[in-house]
Amino acid sequence: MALSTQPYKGARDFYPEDKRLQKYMFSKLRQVAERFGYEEYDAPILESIDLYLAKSGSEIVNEQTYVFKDRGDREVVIRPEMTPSVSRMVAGRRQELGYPLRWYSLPNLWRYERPQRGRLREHWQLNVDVFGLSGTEAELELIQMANAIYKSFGATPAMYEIRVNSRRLMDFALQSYVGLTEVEAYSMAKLIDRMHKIDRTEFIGLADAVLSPSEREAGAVEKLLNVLDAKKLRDLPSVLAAHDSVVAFQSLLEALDASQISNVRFDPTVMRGFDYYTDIVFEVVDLHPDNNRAMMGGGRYDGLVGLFGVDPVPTVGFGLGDVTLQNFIELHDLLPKLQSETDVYLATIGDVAAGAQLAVAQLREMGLNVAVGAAGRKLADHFKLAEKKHIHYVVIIGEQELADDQYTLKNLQTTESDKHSLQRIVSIIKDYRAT
RNA sequence: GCGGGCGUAGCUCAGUUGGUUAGAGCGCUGGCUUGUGGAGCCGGAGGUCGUGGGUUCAAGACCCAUCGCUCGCCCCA
Repeated sequence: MALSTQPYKGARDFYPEDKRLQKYMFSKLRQVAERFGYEEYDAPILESIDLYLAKSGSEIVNEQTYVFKDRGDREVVIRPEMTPSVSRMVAGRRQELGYPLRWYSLPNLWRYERPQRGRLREHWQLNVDVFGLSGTEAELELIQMANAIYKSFGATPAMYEIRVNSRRLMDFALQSYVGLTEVEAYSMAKLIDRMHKIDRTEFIGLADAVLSPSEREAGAVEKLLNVLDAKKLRDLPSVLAAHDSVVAFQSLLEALDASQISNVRFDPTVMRGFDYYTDIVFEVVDLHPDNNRAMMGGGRYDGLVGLFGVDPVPTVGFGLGDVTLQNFIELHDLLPKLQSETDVYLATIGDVAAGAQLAVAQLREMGLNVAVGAAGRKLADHFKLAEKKHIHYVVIIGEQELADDQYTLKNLQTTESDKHSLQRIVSIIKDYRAT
């Protein structure tokens, strides 16, 4: 049996054309994050298992993470998310970092589960956090950034929607208004999280099953639906509308509106899976019918840094995965033609290898990326190969060029070719690069 | 972990109620064409039909198992 050429299940090989797309996406993500004043950091891909056990219950560690023992018998996890690592880093220098702290990272993450559309075992994620801001200016900034990211890929507001909710408001709604116990509220939150996947009668049946008989009699289901059907904060029952979380929430929505972000809305069914969120949560949903899903999500988690035994730091963060982003870009036809990193493909004619060396070296010294074609090929073959590699220009060097010190530059797209000095060639190509 | 769908050339796929030596398009490659390609024409390479077993005179096709891919469920980072 021959060795398999397939990559490990749920992981991807990045052939140059794939890597080019990834580099394109990552450079946009970095560009936007840095435009908002965020600094890039990184952390190891391996972490001690304790980091995850402390945070969010053991289920995630046991079932959906890569866990193994190292040679020193330590239990090690391949990071399934970045939030615990960045919280650890911030806690480690709690005193000396200047707040607000604006950090981003592009970690690769692993989860052990069956791959499916939009969810692989290895993926990359833009992870953005702002530490040290307790007001909603933090949420505002991150939602603005998320919006700027999709815009930077050429998306229009009709292609996606930003949905915002408050965990704190929902906890109050479920416990004080609907009348659930804390345990019931937890189950109900999980149920609400998958509400859009099931139909309404099924949801009502499942919701009903969470309730005790007395709660049922007290009309808990109707109250629940009153909350979940609200399209605006002011649609909420008046007891809830008066809750103190609503004031800040309302001002956040108004600020977003003032930022000309039109496709944002309050959605009481947005819960997010993680337990560590403490107030505002948000996600960006792809509105394309073939990919109707959350593409990124985040929210406020004020309690995590404090788990490391230092004073807590209020934090808002989000994660944006590369797989769903790529689906989004492709599905909405936002993918640009990506050129090679190589500026020039060099074609030699005749036995000029020795003489061409100097010219190539000069082109490189002047800043061009030059790939040298194999000697002895026909020009036509050089052209085809360069085009296949998405290289825009071919420089031809033969006896004539060397004699005149004027070199033929061919633009593969326009098919034009002319003779120029090396300096001129460099400036033409640099102009092209800049476009 | 659970369920559905699909595995035939590098890719996309065809292959009749089971019947001789398994096909097409694209791609790759050689030539027409040794200083300007993309078209056209003529050639060529490339397949243990995912793997193993079974039924049959005969299996790419039918049955079982297994592996892989994929879509969904669970879970959601």
